[in-house]
Amino acid sequence: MKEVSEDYNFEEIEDRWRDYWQEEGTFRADLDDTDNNFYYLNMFPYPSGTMHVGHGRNYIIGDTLTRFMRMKGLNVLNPMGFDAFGLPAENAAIERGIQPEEWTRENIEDFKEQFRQWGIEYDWDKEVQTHDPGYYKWTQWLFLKLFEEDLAYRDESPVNFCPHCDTVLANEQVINGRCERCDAEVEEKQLEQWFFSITDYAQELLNDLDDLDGWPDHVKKMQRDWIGRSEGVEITFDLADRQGELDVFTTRPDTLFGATYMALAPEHPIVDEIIDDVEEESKREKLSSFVKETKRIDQTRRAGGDLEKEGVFTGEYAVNPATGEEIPIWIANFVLTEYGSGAIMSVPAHDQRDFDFARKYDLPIVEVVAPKKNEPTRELEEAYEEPGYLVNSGDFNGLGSDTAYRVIGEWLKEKGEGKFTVNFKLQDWLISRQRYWGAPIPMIHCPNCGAVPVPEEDLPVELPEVDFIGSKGLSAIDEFVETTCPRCGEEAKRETDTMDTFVDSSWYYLRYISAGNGEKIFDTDKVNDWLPVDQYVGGVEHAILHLLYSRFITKFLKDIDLVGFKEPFERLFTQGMISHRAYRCSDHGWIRPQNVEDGDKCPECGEDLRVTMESMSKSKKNVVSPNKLIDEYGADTERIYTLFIGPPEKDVEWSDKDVKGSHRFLTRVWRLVIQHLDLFEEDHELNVEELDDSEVELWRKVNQTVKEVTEDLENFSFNTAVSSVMELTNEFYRLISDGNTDKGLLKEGIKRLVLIISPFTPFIGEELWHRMGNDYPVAEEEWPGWDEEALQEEQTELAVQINGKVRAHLEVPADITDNEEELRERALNLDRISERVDGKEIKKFIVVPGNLVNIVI
RNA sequence: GCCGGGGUGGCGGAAUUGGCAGACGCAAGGGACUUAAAAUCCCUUGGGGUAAUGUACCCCGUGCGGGUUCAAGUCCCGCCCCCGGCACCA
Repeated sequence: MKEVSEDYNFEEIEDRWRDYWQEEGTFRADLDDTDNNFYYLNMFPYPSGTMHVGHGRNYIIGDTLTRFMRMKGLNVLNPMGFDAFGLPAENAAIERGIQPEEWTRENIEDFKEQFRQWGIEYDWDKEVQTHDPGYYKWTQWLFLKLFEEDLAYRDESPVNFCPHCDTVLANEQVINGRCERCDAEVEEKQLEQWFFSITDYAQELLNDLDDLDGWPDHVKKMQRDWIGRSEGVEITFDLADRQGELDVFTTRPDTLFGATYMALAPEHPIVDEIIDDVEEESKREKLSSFVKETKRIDQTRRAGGDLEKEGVFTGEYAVNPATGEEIPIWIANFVLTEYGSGAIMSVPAHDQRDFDFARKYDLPIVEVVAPKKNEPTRELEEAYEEPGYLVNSGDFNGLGSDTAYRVIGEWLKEKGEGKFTVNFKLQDWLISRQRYWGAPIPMIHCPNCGAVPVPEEDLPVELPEVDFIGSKGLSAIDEFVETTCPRCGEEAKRETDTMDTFVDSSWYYLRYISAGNGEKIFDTDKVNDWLPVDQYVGGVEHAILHLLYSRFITKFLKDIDLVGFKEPFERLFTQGMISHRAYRCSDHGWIRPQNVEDGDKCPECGEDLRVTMESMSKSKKNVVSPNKLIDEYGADTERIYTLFIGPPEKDVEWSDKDVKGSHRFLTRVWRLVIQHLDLFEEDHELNVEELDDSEVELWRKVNQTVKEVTEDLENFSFNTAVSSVMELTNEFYRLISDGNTDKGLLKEGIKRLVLIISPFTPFIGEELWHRMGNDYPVAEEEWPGWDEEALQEEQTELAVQINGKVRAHLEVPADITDNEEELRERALNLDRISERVDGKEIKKFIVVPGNLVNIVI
């Protein structure tokens, strides 16, 4: 052992290797080599501001795993890019009078530098940036393909409009119904906007979830709920006093005889007609003001919380097709326009909402489903929503509600007044944004030809450079708007909406395979070689939209034969967020944790602070900066602490104190290896036969640790993997303190320790690996295996229980741990056991091999 | 309200398929080294008790109350609390 010990100078070490891997090309994937290929993908970031340690989790996980997989011999593709379009860039540009492109470029540089600091290595040859014209050209091309297949269409839809700023607002710019910037009340405006028909794929998107075995159940569940399929019957109600009819969707056709009124959403098309026909002015006034008021509230309902059910009677009646009775038509604030037909039949006896409404406005409640056969309830105190038996339903009385569902459905179908149908909660995807910083929708509006697609050869429709970014997006830029129709050559106007950034990110994983290709969106053969993505990792906040849109686009591409698979992501892992202590003073707002003295008092006023765990964010002033941490402890410490902090799928709390422990551990590893470097200058063979007991023990621990770390990495159990390596390190120290340890064992053991720690802490791994005399990257070394034989123990300690309680321990040779007779004799021979058994009858003797025996008396 | 996930020492968290609860780390206390501090190393640390100054033993203990089992943090039934998603979807 060398007596001289060199300190763990992480700063110098990390600097030495920062560029090494890129220069060596260690993490570049050869796309033509399809043997053993593995596509690992982290969700790409939106490059805004600076990253904090919470952001690091996703990338540290990815870097650790891909370094491990590479050592396991896989040909790993691990690319990175930037989801670079979006509102924050535009806001920053407006504030500072610069181009969004400039702000974005700077942020991307910062992000890349941060990755470098962390030691996170990507194959930058395959980088994509969604705001690059070479990328959004193909986003636009994708739009044209969808348009060709009738999956992109234009329709009217409401937007948030601020009359003061004269501009359209995104949902997140509306705070409590007011404009985020000027505080003016936001209005609803109807605008022609573009949609993708994702609902055409609703059933497929739902069905194929069943095959995604590598996805977490809760994500699949969230997607199922979001798609929200429900089966039912569409029933036609004739209007009593005017032409026309009303269609409603119901999942309970069995309750049709109990439909005592109808309710319309304020947006239902017939509502305006009815109001126009009302002769009495005060009545007309009352109706239209209710409609107007409700529409306004609807927009801000989220903020307002629960809404009291309200409605007005229109004066019109419809005919219940089952009973022939005329039932009143109401307009009600709880009927949704976007679901079903925007009109419902109300069955107050069997739907709590309808019941509440009927009580409030004194509408009739007729029970048609009773819990027991032929036994109507005396008086309903609340809606009975369970199945039961029909009453008050003419010929159908006595049927069970499930049977009645079918029978009444068929009956309506024969009469031509209904049909079985399926409804989805999922809505078509509104992709129009009235913004500058996004991919322009490649359409031209011609007075003669209507909406005409931009010819493919004219793509990309580039964003015009402008000196000042107006708040109205592209529509204010005349040079952009004015064009000619590609079909008839007449003067025409360009579409000025840009695409939702979810469109950009719905296909980027395909583009990595053909980044920079100017001829094609991607090379289909290569994409089919590498995709579906083998492992996708990202935040659970994208569990619904991003993943659903990506699945939709993949299915579309499959249908037009551009890809050969119908799901983009084979396996998915969603990591939890990192939260941190946040302090809040009732007078002075959020306080930086660094400024809080002991006792949790406000540094300004001395009042008690409220302490909570919050996800890291600038506004809460609780972010932990990676750079400060790297200065103080090094990137390896941050990496291993991030992995050690807790199970990666769960939210965890960052603790500055605990970071020290991880750093202490790395120092111990450093010292252990440095002190034994001379072993690597000499020949030492490991000869297991020559080891003494405690050395055999250590050799077993080495093998056990390699096994555990390997298995833990395969299962995303980074926290337990790190603790195994810590245990092994402790074990080394324990043994060498006794001195004179077998040199072959130490050399081999330390080598394996360095290898298995290198994916977690690549800098220290690389440094030690080179100091051990190697001149190629540690990532190119093979991941060590383990020797099953070395794992076997000769002696095992068993617990001896009496009636389930541990009363003694027994040391036995490993080969008799399933020999009941032998174990019984030895166990009963123990003083502590024989005292207790003491002649009592042994009712049972249970052996759990290698673990314990249980004597039941 | 509905649907997920969770509740384990002072703290973060371990615990194959039901098989010795508390691995690993932090914090705390004690000791060694040092002129001193830092760093490092060693020991103790779920609660309570009996016995003791030596290594022992007993009882209780994984949110609460029941149950199944030789054996329950793990399975079943009924509650309570926390976190996340959806939120009038007819």
